Amino acid sequence: MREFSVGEVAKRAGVAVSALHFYERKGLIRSLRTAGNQRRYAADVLRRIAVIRVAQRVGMPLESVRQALACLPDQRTPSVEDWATMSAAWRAELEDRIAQLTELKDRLTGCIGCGCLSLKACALANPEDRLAAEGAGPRRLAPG
Amino acid sequence: MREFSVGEVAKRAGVAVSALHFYERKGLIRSLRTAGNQRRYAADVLRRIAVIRVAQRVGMPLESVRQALACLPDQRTPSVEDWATMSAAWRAELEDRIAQLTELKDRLTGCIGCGCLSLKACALANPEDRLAAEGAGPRRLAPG
DNA sequence: GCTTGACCTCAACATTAGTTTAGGTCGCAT
DNA sequence: ATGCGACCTAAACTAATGTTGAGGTCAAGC
Repeated sequence: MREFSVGEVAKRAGVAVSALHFYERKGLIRSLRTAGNQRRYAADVLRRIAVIRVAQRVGMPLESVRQALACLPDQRTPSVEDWATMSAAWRAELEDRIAQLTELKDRLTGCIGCGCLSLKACALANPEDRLAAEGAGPRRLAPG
Repeated sequence: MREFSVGEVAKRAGVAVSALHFYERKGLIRSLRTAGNQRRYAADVLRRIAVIRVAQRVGMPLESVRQALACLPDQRTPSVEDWATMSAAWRAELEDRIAQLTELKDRLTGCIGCGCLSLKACALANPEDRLAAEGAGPRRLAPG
């Protein structure tokens, strides 16, 4: 089974070399080193990066991805079942996110009808749901 | 019609005073000043903030929100129709975003079936859609 | 065996979305 | 009129997600 250099992985996965370095620093991917200290990746790194990219599109923070990927076997190359398990979890996450957005849309549609967006009456502005108590720091699309 | 102080607005809208200062610096909201240089807000600021909060939940960057809000009348308090127009635009944005996520989920579900996530075959890893060419910088849930 | 492109590390910078802190002012109630 | 909480500005800090640059090494082709 071949090993890939950073450049090859970057090209195949469509990410910058600097991003690969970054992911490695953050513990999302691993590499072996040649005698000359250059990175060599096993083939499974491509799948890991695919997962990372999907997660990004869904708005998940890298730390969550790291934790998810940490569940995959570290020594042996992950099997089809390993990936399927992870994928199922992602699908659940996606469905949850879609449900949230849909609810939001429905509320907004209702608001158009009533012409509100008033803080007192409008459910949109006062969502009693899980998002009410977000932590400090930059608020991005909430992780779960 | 009453005017509100920062503290009042912060409390009613559920955001920090520092966030109001920040939004003002970024041109998302405006304020008048008292003789003693303290901020006073018209009632419509609450709606503007509601819009901002909705946008955040949808993962839109503040700059987009600023542009959207810039379309609202600056002098007169926005009418019901003004808000309705904006709301309709947001709903479209939401629907678009939901469609993207749904497509993603469907692809992922397909991937579970085939056990792939392979870079060559899997549509998930090689989305030929608009998201392919994202700019540099931190990649969050893409703004449209 | 030398040159050139790919690679290495470490540090600094960029961007978004704010919060925190420092040092000072306003205004309301007593 | 004084004291305390709410307010002001400006600048620095945080956090996530990388990119860019400097200064130096590796390896492969000519």
